[in-house]
Amino acid sequence: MELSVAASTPKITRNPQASRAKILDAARIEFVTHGLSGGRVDRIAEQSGVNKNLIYHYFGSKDGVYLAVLERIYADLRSHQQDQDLRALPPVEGMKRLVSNTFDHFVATPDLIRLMSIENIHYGEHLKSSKTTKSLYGGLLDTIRILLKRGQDGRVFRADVDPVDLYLSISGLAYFFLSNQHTLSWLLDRDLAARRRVQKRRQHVVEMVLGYLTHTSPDEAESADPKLIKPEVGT
Amino acid sequence: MELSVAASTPKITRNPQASRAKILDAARIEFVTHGLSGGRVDRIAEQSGVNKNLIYHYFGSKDGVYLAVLERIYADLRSHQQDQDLRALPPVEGMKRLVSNTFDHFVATPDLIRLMSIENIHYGEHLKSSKTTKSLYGGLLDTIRILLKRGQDGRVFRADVDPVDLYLSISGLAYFFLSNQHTLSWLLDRDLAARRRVQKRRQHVVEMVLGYLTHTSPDEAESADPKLIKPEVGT
Amino acid sequence: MELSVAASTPKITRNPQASRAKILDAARIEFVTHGLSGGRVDRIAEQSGVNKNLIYHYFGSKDGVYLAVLERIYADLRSHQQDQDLRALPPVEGMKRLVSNTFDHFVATPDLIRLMSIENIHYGEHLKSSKTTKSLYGGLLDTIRILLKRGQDGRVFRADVDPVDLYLSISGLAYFFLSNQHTLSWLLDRDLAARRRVQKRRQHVVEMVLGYLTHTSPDEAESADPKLIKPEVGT
Amino acid sequence: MELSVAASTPKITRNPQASRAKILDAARIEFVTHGLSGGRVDRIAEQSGVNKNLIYHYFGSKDGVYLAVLERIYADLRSHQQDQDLRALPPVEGMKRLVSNTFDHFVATPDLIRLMSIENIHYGEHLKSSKTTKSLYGGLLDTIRILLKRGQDGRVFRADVDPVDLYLSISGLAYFFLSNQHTLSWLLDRDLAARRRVQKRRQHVVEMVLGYLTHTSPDEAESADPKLIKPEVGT
DNA sequence: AATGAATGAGGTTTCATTCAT
DNA sequence: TATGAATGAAACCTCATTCAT
Repeated sequence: MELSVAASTPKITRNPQASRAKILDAARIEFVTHGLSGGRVDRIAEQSGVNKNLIYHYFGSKDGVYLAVLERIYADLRSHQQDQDLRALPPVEGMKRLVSNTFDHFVATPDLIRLMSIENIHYGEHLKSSKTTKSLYGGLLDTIRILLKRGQDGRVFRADVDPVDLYLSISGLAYFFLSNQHTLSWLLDRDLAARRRVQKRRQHVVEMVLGYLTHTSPDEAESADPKLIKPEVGT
Repeated sequence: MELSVAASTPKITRNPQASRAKILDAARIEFVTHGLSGGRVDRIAEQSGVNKNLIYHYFGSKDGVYLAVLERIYADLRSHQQDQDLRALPPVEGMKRLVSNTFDHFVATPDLIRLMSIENIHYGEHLKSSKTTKSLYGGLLDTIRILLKRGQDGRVFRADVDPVDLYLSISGLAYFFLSNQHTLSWLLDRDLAARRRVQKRRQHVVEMVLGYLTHTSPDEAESADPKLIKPEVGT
Repeated sequence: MELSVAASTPKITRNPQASRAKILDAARIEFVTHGLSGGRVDRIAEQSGVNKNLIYHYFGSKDGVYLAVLERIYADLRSHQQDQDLRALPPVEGMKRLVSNTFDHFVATPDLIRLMSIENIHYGEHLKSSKTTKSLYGGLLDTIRILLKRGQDGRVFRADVDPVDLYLSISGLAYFFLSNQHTLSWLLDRDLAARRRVQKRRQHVVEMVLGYLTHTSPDEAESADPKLIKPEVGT
Repeated sequence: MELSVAASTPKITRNPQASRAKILDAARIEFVTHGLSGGRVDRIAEQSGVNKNLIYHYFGSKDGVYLAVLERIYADLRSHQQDQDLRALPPVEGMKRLVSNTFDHFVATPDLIRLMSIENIHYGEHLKSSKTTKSLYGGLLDTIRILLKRGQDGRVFRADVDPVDLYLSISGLAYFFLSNQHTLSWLLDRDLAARRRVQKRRQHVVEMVLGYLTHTSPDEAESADPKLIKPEVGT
């Protein structure tokens, strides 16, 4: 049938762009599901419907495919944090948005969480060889610094905030309960993936970060014992 | 030590306890370094100096060795959290200790962080098959609840704290910067493993958690917009 | 044939049909010689000249290869029994042919005997999982029934013959001295494989089966003691 | 408990005879169930409850245990055939008994059938190395010859009967449907192990053998067509 | 007589990758 | 660009056997 033109090459897509995309989609699922060491080139070929050799043609090696998957998911993350847009917002609002965006993107993209974990299991060595990813993070700390500065100038944020620590906390509060949900759900006897619990946690995280930022820092306060964090409230 | 006379045959131990231990030590290093899928039984045999078959004799399978490693590291974690001892402390002090202990144990035991990540990459399915681990977590939330209650009764802790969320935050704040240090160090251009930074982060985490706990909750405060966490500062 | 120009690389076939066939041929020899448990995939690979992995590629597992071998040898057996063609013959002639064909095929195909034994040592579980073999036996009992009926109608065959028992006897008489020839030759001090003896046995088997069929059954005869089978014929 | 005398050697049988017997019993089950190649020394040790090393102490090797099992089952067979006792019986009665005894012993001892098959799969090479078994078969053919002779002298048995062929037929008719019952039951859609069917087959086998023996041989009869075996008896 | 600990060779199977077209 | 066939190295695991007591 349908062989009028050329019967030579049957059922071939002949669309390099599409083939690449199909490979990447299948590879993402594969690596996300099984990890890097556990991921199988055979399954990627089977699931993507392309010939196994094409994978090598386009990506050179299993690690090559993995890196391509990794680069794409990091690019997606950064594009969703949209931190450039936040710089102009009122500092509290901007910071809230940064926290929520990060949290929401983590929740919406379980693949990202898993790939980040997987990459760190492998000491981040693939990411370090990426030529595209690092630059994506250039502006992030700047955004945080700008928001912090404006909030501190307006006396709504405490003074002694380290932007790196702040970012690690924003991410960590959202990351951990997702990355480790399988062990934690079992050990704590809670379904951490339940929608209601996720919503509650979202609020908790925002409160914690914003609470921290808007809290008088212990150093500023006239606390006798700087190690004892006292409730300054309601005074 | 006890080799004074003749160190003739150093190979065969003929001591099952010692052999098991050597296997477990080597296995821990192997799985921590390479993950579960990437870990090699051959290397465990080689590194532990025992015959490969002995590994199967004692642990049945690669997964069996892995589970044994996992169970031990979780047991160590719980024993270091010593949460039973904390229940009697003044609530702020007890909570501080819980945070520090968790943080310090994470920092001191990089293997734990990695094994937790690895196990979650595998959907926690090995841990779920463990007969010993879950019970270890029995008292943890109770300890948190007890400390919280006493702190709330004494009006030093805010009212609306969910113990699960609190535990997730305590752990997440310490976990993420360690578990993802390889990618983060590179992306943020900071050596997150540097001793000084770790010390700073320790303080940051304690502040954040205690600050949250001792902060007036937005519900209690007469905030007009409960979603907007306002600066109580400067009063 | 097509090697006129250059027989440069004789190793790689790049012909799946041929590779499969080479594997099956080697596997048949291997399993026939060593049994299923004793058969070695390594030897099959070596003898067939293909890469070991190709065996798994085509047949999935050692058991898979074994089943393929088994299915083929059963198909050959049935095709040689040609029982459909026998239905039209005069009943005595047809039955004689069925016996001889079975006997001759057993003698000509020692592999068949051994594989049947091997499969029964394994409780026939592989054959039961075959989707192709059972149907082959559909018509066999019918052929026997048809020949029996016509012989009985023509009063040349006795009346009370069970077709299953008849088939078991036809096969058993030919099977046992072949399947157990090694122990029997030694215990009885006879070379059961000797050509002359096989010819004699062939005649014996035909005589026994046809004698049984053409004999007046004890029930029909007015034997005083039905347990004592006497030649009461000719009355 | 019970340690008054010597607490040194716990739960040891200290009964070589009993240990040997336990090993042999377990080994018989093991080899019968899994074949020789499929049989596992570990399982024999486990099932017999003796230390694995004792097996090697008593029998030297896996093959050694197997041979011991084989020798015993052959000895049992010969003792049940009791052919010495049959020589004095009336020839028809004696022959009938030989057939029935053989059939009944095969039916009652499935292990025997399986071990015979297994040994032949291995070309009977273990049996050939047995120093005890061959002599057991010394008298068997003699018994058959004696009965035959007396039957022929009394004109109740046909003249041209080969004792070896007769024995092969007696055994083969009983052996095949048992040895191959798993494949045959499935292929023929009959439960060959059903009690009723076995009883029917017993009668069939006796009839077939005795019918053959008491039948006028084709050579003796003045049959027009020597190929057509007709009941010309009683003339 | 009997044991528990340990071994080495080899078994089946897997997997990333390359060849030839 | 794309393919089906084929490979070699190494993975996990098994098993008969021996060591030291």
